[in-house]
Amino acid sequence: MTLSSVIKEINNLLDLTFSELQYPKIEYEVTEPPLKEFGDLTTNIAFLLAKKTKKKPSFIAREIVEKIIVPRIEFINKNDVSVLQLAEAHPAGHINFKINYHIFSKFLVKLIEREEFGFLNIGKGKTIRIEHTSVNPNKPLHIGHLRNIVIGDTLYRLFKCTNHNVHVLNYIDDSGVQVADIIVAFLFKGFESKSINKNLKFDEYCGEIYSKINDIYQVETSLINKRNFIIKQIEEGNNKVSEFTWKIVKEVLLEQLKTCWRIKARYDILNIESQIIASGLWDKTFELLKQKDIIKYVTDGKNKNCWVFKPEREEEKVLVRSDGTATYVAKDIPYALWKLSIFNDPFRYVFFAEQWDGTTLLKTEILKNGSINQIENKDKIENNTLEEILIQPKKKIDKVITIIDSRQARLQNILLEIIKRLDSTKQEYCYLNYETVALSQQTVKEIGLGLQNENKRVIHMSGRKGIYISGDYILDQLRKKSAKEIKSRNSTMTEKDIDFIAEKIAISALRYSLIKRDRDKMITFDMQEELKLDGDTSLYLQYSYARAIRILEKAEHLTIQKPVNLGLLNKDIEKEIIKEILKYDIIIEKAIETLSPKILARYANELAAKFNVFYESVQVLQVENIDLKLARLSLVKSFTILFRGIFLLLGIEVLNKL
RNA sequence: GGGCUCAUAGUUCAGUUUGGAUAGAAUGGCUGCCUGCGGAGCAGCUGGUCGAGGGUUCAAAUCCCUCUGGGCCCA
Repeated sequence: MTLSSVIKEINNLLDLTFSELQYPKIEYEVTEPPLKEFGDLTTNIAFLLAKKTKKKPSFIAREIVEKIIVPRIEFINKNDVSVLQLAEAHPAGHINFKINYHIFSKFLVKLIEREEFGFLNIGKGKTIRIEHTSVNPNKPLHIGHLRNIVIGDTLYRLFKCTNHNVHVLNYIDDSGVQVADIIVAFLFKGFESKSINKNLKFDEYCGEIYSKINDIYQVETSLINKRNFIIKQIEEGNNKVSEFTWKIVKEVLLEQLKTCWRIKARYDILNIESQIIASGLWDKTFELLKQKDIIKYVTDGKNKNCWVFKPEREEEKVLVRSDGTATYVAKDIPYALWKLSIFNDPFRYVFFAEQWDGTTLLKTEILKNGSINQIENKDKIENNTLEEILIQPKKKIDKVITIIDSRQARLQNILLEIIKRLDSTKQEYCYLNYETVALSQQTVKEIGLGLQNENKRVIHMSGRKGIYISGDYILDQLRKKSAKEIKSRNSTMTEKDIDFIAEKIAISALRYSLIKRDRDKMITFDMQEELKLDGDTSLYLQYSYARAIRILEKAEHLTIQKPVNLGLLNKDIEKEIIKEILKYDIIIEKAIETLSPKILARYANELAAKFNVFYESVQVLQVENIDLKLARLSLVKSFTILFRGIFLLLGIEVLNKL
């Protein structure tokens, strides 16, 4: 029982309006009013009916309150007690409700008894595939990549906790231009294929080479031919170049994954591009596209001898060039169809790495003739959530979400059109765009990324030009800053403890800062701003939590048992917290429905702010009345229980002390 | 030239999907509050013609149109 059940109760009452007062049936809302003076909940039903019937909203509101709601509440109160205490028609036309907190607060008891916040069965076991990260394995992850990861991983967590079966995918483009670039550098320009500087991670080292080789291309244009040769070798496979490339890719990938794991992201499957190419999925896809008449062969004009697709609102797009090679857009189609599980699965899944949470990361490998789809090295694989899907290759996938930055929105829409025409089932395939992360002029100067155009306020990152700020660098800076602060506050804490806590603060701060913003808005990353750990940050949440935990610790001798009289919590701020806590299911539902994890971050901040008001203005441990003390302790406890759940969803680390 | 997207307080942003009551935070500036449950906090003041103009509506930051200015994609 939560706030949503109260809303349902109001809905039941209001629905009587249509039958008893002869109004047309409409969709209305029951929400929280903008100001607390207006009560706990409000509805817009009178406005909407006014529009239909040309009566005044105030008249309808009064009518509904007097004829429908008040008699019912009074009736219920005669026999039992209603969770609704009062309904009022505001002259403007709003109908406002007041909750009976004596009843409502009892809902908290369940939260406390369970010791964890409720498992919401929104997904009902539906299977969802989320692809995120998908960074070219030739450079370190920068802050823009981390935005992608944090959005994807938080969504994963949201789906996971609401009874969805989730597969997290990471697409590894091991046969594209970017990887080929560094292979050219190793094979033809004499760069060492390992980092000489021990402090330089291999992905960072490759990032430097990637930028250098791109400078070399400018003066040595013949190198482009060598790159094309490399790409061809990788696509063909089973040769020295492809073997060498995989060795490099694997090493870079493992370093990149260390950064992902550092911020507590996890994956289920690595989808390797060269294997998708070799799997023959493209040929099948090509046939299907021809068969369903989705693509057309052009016999004259500028696209002569090409296979093209005509999007609804755009010029036709080449999918297969006149030389028979597939374009970038075309290459993505077989992968999309694999995600939807349209074809028989051509892969088996082999162990790639063990992850921080004890789960196994698998990678695709092509099935050899006659072998069946299976997981290799099963004994190594613990906690595997994928087994079921892998031995049932045609299992239905209900939803596929790809997290991708908005520069690719155009291509995505073309792909989406193609997929919609290919797949007639009701599966959902969607792209989730987010705006890029750019660097502030100030930060570019500080990091010493070279002289930039002074007129530009923001500078876009570019791996090719060597202009980026790595995720690890930011985390390290955050950790240093936090460690310093902790030290100044705790003279007795050991270096080891300080470092442990500082790392957790750093991870949480970065995740929160990336997730709380709207996906549609570009982030101008500024290092100095990022290092500020006051105000609307994860630390504020962690700090509030630590305060609550301290209270509970000091009251440990008092076990919260038996019937606690939560009705004693009658201060305004106490009621507000109860309502805020019991709203959590509405928030999670909305976050999932709109694929907006930021809603959760905003909620957490709101709740923490309320707790801090409570903390400053209401005594808990000093209270003489034992019943009141227990009631308040219960409130504090339910706050901590809910917050642990929210922390888990947001990937914020739980710290009892900081 | 075509398309997508953003514009709200000095600054960074919520609120726009689904129109509703006095447009909210944070930060900055100014001012209070620690022998009390952790001051990385709390309270107060300051600060906004919601980019501009028009339209729809009883009601527009929110919906529609035009324009301006940033960012991106394509040509």
